Amino acid sequence: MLRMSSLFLRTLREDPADAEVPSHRLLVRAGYVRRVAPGVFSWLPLGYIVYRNVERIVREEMDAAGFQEVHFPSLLPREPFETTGRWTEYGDTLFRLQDRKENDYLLGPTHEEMFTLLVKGEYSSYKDLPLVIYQIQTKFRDEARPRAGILRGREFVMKDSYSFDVTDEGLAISYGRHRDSYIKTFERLGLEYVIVSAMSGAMGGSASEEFLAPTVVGEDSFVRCSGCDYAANVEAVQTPAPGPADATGIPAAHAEDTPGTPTIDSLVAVSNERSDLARPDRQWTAADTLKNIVFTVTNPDGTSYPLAVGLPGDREVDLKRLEAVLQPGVPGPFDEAEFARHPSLVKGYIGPGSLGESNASGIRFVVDPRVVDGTRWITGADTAGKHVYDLVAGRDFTADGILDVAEVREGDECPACGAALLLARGIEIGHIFQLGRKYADALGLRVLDEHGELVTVTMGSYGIGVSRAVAAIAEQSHDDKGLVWPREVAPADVHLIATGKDDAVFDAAEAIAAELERAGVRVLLDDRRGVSPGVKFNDSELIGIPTIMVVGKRLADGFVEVKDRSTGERTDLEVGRAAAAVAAMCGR
RNA sequence: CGGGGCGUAGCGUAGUGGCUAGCGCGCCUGCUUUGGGAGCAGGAGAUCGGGAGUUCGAAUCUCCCCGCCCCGACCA
Repeated sequence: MLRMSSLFLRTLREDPADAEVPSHRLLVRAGYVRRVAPGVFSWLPLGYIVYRNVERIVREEMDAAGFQEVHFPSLLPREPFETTGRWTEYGDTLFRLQDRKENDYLLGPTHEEMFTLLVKGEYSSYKDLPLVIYQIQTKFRDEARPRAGILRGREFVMKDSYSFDVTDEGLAISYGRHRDSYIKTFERLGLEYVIVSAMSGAMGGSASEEFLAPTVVGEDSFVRCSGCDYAANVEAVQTPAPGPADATGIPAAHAEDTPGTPTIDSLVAVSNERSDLARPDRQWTAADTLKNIVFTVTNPDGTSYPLAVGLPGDREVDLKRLEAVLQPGVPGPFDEAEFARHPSLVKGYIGPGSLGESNASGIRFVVDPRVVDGTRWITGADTAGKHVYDLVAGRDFTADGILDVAEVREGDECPACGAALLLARGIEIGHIFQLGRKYADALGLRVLDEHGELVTVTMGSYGIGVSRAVAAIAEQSHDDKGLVWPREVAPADVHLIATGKDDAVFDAAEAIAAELERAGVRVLLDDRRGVSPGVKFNDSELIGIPTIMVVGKRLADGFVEVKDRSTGERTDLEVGRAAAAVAAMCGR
């Protein structure tokens, strides 16, 4: 039994100044966590109980699926990460350190290498597979900008599991088992979630889905189809390419003087104002222009290369989408020095005439999927103050490839059914993906198959953010008074308050608490003497235990009150029957 | 990485060159109070984020660093 009189807890009457998002604000105010460094938090007793409940549920569901728990160190040697290239690829995000002999170590950001090597050391036959092992472990990532309390920390706890199979079919089965297990886990955690298609990012590999908890403070944007069950992270949305357009009758491309039109808006305005440029049938729009943006992509090893992206002028490049496809390269601006190095590029008037591996600049030129053969564009003429009209894709220029990195908008076409897409934000609480053979190849994880041939094992990698899930639940489950925990993760089932100054209420509360405990109900008893009722009521609402009982004023009439934290519904129960009734309410 | 804002006791804050750094919450002692963050009285608690400088004098001005929050990252 937890007692408020001795619990290591201090609730705050006011919001901490540095906390913006509700989960951060409330977890600090209610005394669940305290910050110790940027993106690094301590768990206080109530918070640690919630954290362990979440961890327990995750573990129980893993075990129920037949997966086996192992435990790796956080302190890892450099070598395996060197072998897979991630010592470099991870860049500044990796926490690096040296021992007294100046050997390089790192604090594990994730453990693919370690799992792969462990299995390699033990197993060498197809008969040993399939295998799924997992751990619940503290991870370290030196994020550029930790934010939102424990939602994005630099030290956090993750459940990561890995499957090992001989065949692609086996991998698909292991993947499916994880998917099912995750669904059960998140249901038990009381989290609302959406499963979306995702990019595999820095991990490499193919099929990948994310479990996102929808909330406005989420860092991931995703789309959901209004017509079918398609859902995808915006990074993974595939823009449907229209069929080839008929370019018959479009006049030959012609360059026009368009002084003072360095922006799309000014170009469209001038094109519509001037009779020699105007379209007879309708006004020009930004979507008729082909905007060409040049980036400098920097590799982890410090080398860099230019990349030009052409897309309809009414769209922006979504930097996150671009980053996702260029990984591990990082796109940055094409600065003045770069322009100086490529004299064929005229700032503000860059066009397909200079872009492309076979043209003057030699810069790789990729276009949006909407730029299909036969489409007609206004675009830069590679001369200051000039644009080209009636430039037809496929007829007048050919790009080096397709790159789907334009911003995704609400209302865009669903790639699965064509209906309008809805845009929302969410917190990534789980990620499952079919890694394939990248790590097994790099680290030489091979087994003998039934024909005695050495084959490379195929892997899956699956993660749940355990500490993040605590914040995600808080984010989804609170009101203006405080937290509202789902019962299974709550620090207790019942918050039992004794109010008044008579010994009678405290004695009665003690008796009820004892009876509840005997029935297996977890109790937080507010047995503080001399603390006014308002303080106790407010604390109980802030702390967010699902059932609140009050032994006070009405005890004289033989009643205690029960309040449901989430609905606010109150009922009076006879003292003698209260404990049994509440135990039933708590499912005991 | 860039821009802006901010950093004063455990928490929230006032204090724009002047003498003992103020207030509220919280904490301690005493008395009163007990159904929605009680009252009175007394008290403890701050190297004013850190460092360097300007000045007779710095929380206050300057520079550097650290940290926090927000916005942005290319518009061709």
